[in-house]
Amino acid sequence: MVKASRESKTSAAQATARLRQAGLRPTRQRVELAGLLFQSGDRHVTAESLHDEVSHAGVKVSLATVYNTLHQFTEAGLLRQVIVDAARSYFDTNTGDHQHFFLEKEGLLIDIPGETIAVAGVPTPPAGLSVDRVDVVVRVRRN
Amino acid sequence: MVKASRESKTSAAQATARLRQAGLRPTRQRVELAGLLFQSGDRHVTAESLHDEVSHAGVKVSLATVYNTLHQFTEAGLLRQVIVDAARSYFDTNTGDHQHFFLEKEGLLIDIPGETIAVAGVPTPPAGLSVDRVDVVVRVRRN
DNA sequence: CTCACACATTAGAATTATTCTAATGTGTTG
DNA sequence: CAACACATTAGAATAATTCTAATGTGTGAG
Ligand SMILES: [Mn+2]
Ligand SMILES: [Mn+2]
Ligand SMILES: [Zn+2]
Ligand SMILES: [Zn+2]
Repeated sequence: MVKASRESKTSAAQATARLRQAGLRPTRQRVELAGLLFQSGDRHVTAESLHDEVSHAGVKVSLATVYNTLHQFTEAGLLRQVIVDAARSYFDTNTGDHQHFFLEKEGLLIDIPGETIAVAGVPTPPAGLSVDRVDVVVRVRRN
Repeated sequence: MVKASRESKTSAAQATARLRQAGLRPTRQRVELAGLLFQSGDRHVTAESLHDEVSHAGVKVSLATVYNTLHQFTEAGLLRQVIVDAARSYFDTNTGDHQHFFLEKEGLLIDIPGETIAVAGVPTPPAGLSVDRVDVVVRVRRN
């Protein structure tokens, strides 16, 4: 009891601190979403999956707010957007340098740690352009 | 005159041959679209850009047919879909192994030949999965 | 060469993810 | 405890894409 309550206080407190550091007001909705996103390890969510999750947890947050929040968190550097599917946008709690396996059929993203894959030979971009990032997506399928 | 007419005959004939080989009926619309797509070198198009192009060339093809055709060509292995933008699907006439620069702001894709970039250290996928392809996108921006 | 018919095209409606609008609510600061 | 800037929300709007169901056409059999 003591431990559980200390843990959930810590989670909300951590979320609140993280939001303040990012210059975002710790509203009920943002604290709830940040709690779900950053409590456990690295996660990959879509707006809908996160909305379902927060709803099933009994918390009332509109889908518009989930979209707003995901984009605000992304701008604040707390999340990163991953583009692997033409139909859905994924958001990743792991903002560090890393790559992904993507299982298209099931919409599943799996992290590949940043040091694992080496990309050599990236050419100098055409004049006037500079490299922003290099994304590697390993598309996989069930055997 | 002779040369021009021979060239355009050749282009239509080539398109027709290519379509037959792929098991697709060479309809007026498919021949026109194949002509635009495969006549010149490697190209990256969206459904809308191709529809605009074919329309401005004075040919009447519906947007639905452009979508149908792009997907049929892709299934037939004449095109390959490139996923780099959450908002639009790109189709690539270069179906060989190669990678891309992507200029998000302008929706511009630039080929990087297949031998240029080396990706090392791709881990074995989780059990039950096998690698379908490895995509590298070099996201660039204007200086 | 013609006809039948499987296949293709099309307009417009439908779908789906996402964004916008504009009204209402709330965290923060003094 | 205001005041107000910022946030949330329902529902409408948007935009890419797909679907529907009616019409057109390429082609192989005869
Ligand atoms: Mn998005
Ligand atoms: Mn869409
Ligand atoms: Zn990740
Ligand atoms: Zn290409």
